[in-house]
Amino acid sequence: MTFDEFVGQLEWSDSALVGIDWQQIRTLPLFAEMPTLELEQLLMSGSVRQIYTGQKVFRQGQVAEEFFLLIDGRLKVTQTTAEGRHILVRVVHPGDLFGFAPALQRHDYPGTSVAAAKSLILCWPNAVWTSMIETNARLATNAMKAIGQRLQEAHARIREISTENVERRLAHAILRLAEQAGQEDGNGIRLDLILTRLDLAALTSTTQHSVSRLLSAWESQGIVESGRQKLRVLDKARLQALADGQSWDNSD
Amino acid sequence: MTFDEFVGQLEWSDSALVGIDWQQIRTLPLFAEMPTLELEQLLMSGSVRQIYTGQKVFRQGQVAEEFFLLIDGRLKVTQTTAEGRHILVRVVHPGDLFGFAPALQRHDYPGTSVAAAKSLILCWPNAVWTSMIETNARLATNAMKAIGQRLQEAHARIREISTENVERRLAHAILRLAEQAGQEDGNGIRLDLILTRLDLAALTSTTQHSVSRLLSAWESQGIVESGRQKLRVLDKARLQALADGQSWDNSD
DNA sequence: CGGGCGGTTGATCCACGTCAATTTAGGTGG
DNA sequence: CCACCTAAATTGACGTGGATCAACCGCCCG
Repeated sequence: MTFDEFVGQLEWSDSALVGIDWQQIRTLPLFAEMPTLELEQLLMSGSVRQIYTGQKVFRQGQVAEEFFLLIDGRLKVTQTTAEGRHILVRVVHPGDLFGFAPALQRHDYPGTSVAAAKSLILCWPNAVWTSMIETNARLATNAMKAIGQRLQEAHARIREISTENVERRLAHAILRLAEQAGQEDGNGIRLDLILTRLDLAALTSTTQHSVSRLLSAWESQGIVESGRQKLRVLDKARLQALADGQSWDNSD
Repeated sequence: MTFDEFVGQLEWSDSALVGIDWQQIRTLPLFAEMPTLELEQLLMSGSVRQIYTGQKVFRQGQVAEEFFLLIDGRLKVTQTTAEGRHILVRVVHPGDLFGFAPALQRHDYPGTSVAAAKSLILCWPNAVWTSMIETNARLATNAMKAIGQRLQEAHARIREISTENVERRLAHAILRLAEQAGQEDGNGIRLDLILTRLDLAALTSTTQHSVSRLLSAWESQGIVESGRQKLRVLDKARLQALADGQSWDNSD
């Protein structure tokens, strides 16, 4: 069976797969410069799964038997400490690998992943990781770049938590989300994922209360528009100024 | 020229190289399961450099033309923010790769690396990275594991900064250093590297003042012994208890 | 022996976390 | 379609951990 036959077959055999843009997947940075044949075999060897908002893909501590690629939608990866405090490790965007414990030499998942929007994922058994890395140098370097990218993001976050106050951190976090998961629609940028105040707090190392207070203040200044589990950036420039540390007064 | 001839030659041509345990380098996790011939070629293609305490290997922002392997000694990697605040990104231990900007798709070094002990490093031009990764699958996976390891450490740090108070964080940091760079010598564990209060502060996201106060308090309780740029753990169990959050009173 | 960096220690202050009470928005089932 | 229920969000009052400011000490090195 060729890849195209495979795709053709999928489309009528499983409604969840209708609308998957396989061409776009093939152009992901992760798969850059990978021989078409190998890539198609790889994609065919994975299975597609649909995840509804709020549904979990894997849980913290669970034995890791698969790794994943987010095709469409949005996921949150969270961790809970022994004392019961939460942190939001990262937001997963389309095209991102996630839950790749084997690369980290772990046998369990270090966090829990929950869909923050209706999502479509591709899953492979762990064994595929090893073989695919070893048989395909391109993919190995691409995967390494992806992890390297995340390492840099983690360092950036450490830098922010260590040196910036809550307002700046929150502004930074929201700007980043707007960049990565924002949908421009005439009236500002809508964040295309479900995020509670608690999530934002867990992302910026603060409390839901501080987040709430700041968002309220910003809303009254017309910088953002925030409702229950939703958020819209109205004045990106002002937000950027806050992120840069210019906590100006409202006399323009 | 064979590897052994190469090593033999080095030993009389450069006094800095005397005493390098090449056998030990060959058994590094990074080089695990790598064909001997390729590994020897790789080692031969790098150059050895000796770094004195306080000396810098590279500076933040400098164009990255080489990547490095720490053979012996200890390095600190620091970052300075635009506002002039410092963070200590990590401590480099023997066997660690560092300054590998190419893997992160950067053309400059994101931080500055300074020797915190007399150190010996191996350097390669960046081009070697690409070729060595692509021709040697083993090395690629090993390197990825190493980076994955660091990603997990970064996440652990984020978790600590976000959820633990200064005392616990500092206890954790010192315990980790004792584990990685500690030298047991009859009377506690001596940390084999130069670390100022400011360094410890930059490592735990606090101020030199808080670090100083805590160390003073701990010293009076016989948990540590701290002097100018040096540190010794006397009571690891107590320190561990502090790290675990048991802030007991001194009635034993 | 003097200058400077690293360290200590006290006094003060405030950004934020904590605690507590209330409101609001969805979702759900009758 | 409304009434109810629960989770999310808001808002105020309060307390405090730890940052900041300031003064001083003392070990090293030149």
